Amino acid sequence: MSGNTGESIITLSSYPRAIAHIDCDAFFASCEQAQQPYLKGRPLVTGKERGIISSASYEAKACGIKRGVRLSEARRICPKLVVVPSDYETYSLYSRRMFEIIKRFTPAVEEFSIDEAFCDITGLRRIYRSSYPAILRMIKDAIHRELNITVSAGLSLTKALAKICSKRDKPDGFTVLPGYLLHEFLRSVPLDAVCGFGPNTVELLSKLGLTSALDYIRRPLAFASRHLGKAGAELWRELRGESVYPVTAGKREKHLSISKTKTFMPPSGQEEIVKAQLMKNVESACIKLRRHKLSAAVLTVYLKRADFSGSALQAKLSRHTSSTLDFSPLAGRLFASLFAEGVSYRATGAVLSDVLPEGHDNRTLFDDPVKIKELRELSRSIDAVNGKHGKHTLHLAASHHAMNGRDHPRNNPSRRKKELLRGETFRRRVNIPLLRF
DNA sequence: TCTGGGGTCCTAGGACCC
DNA sequence: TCTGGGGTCCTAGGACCC
Repeated sequence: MSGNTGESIITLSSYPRAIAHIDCDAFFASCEQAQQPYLKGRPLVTGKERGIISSASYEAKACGIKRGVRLSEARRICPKLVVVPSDYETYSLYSRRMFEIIKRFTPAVEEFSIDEAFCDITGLRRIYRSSYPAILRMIKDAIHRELNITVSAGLSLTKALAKICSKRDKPDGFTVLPGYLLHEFLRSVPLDAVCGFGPNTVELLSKLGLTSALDYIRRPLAFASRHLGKAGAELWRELRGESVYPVTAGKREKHLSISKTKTFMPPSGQEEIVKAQLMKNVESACIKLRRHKLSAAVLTVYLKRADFSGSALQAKLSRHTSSTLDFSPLAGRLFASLFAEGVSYRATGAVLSDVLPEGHDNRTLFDDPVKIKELRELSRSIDAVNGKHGKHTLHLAASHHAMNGRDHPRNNPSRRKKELLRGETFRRRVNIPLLRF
């Protein structure tokens, strides 16, 4: 830890550290199998609602099914596949319980993602009268015993090394890398097994003649910084056993941005269709914002062309808000500048950033507080109706074409005209029964 | 890798200011 | 209207992660 007052000569990080990485095996699928034991041992995937696999059990992986694969494709490969919809509430519950178990052993637990944790167990040997590997083994066993899911654990001097270790042997793995074996170990670690080296970096390093993580740390630090910048230099030190990434206790709950993206098939060059897709994403992002009790001031919209290239535009509101009606006119203007005639698009996206907790909306003198309040209440009512009758029951007229193909404006010119006249307002899509008391 | 969706962080370049 | 150098802020885009 840096940030000392300058009086201490030795900083904490100059001691060798014992850092563990705990990574759940096929997390979503494992939660399902833990809850319904008859599913154990069977090929199972989650993601039924999207049609794309978000997690595959090891039995499914054995058939060659991976995350991101289309469901139809997976069913073809493995006819006996069990397909379930994602149940994020259950997964979050398992996640929280796993972090609680780890925290019983040490408070220094970083909730890195829903199914991964780093923990710093330096200095705990005396308390547990055990070696570091033995302590980590206790944690791993406790998770298995109490949650009935397996994790893969890695233990080494730094986060980067611990992560390589946990990935090394999956599922149910347990890999310890002490400092004196560092060089021997890294010789067998290919570049793409290093977290932080993606496809582009691996390609670059390969061209420079490197093949293993050992090759990388054998080059001078200047080599790392020159080719890979700050991140490359930090990773270089981490891989040599010098801890530069601290384990920061706590959650990563804080949102910096909220986004919604959707690819549509077939790609389209029709302005109103693409715009409707975008507006739906804007609406969904605002709904998500309100669900997390947040507000935002910056909107970025982007369009992805059929050739996978993309372009984006960003704009800032004068105050923070979570109301769809504040963002939609802005989105419309950004879209108008971004959209090009004669170009075919395959996806749109909306990103809300500069995020603050709701209520921190710093309104300006020019905004009418009454109107702001009304807009907020309108959003709340709309969310309530949608919560009761289904998502997007009430939606922007501008996103209407994205909702349902059957009443496409092409098929109904008079409606189209009416909608255009009506502009960006909320309208009914289905008849909503009268609310009863 | 024939490319789905939700995120974070870093960097290069331009605008603008002394 | 060629001019130094430096700081800061913003933006667009790239790269990577799960």
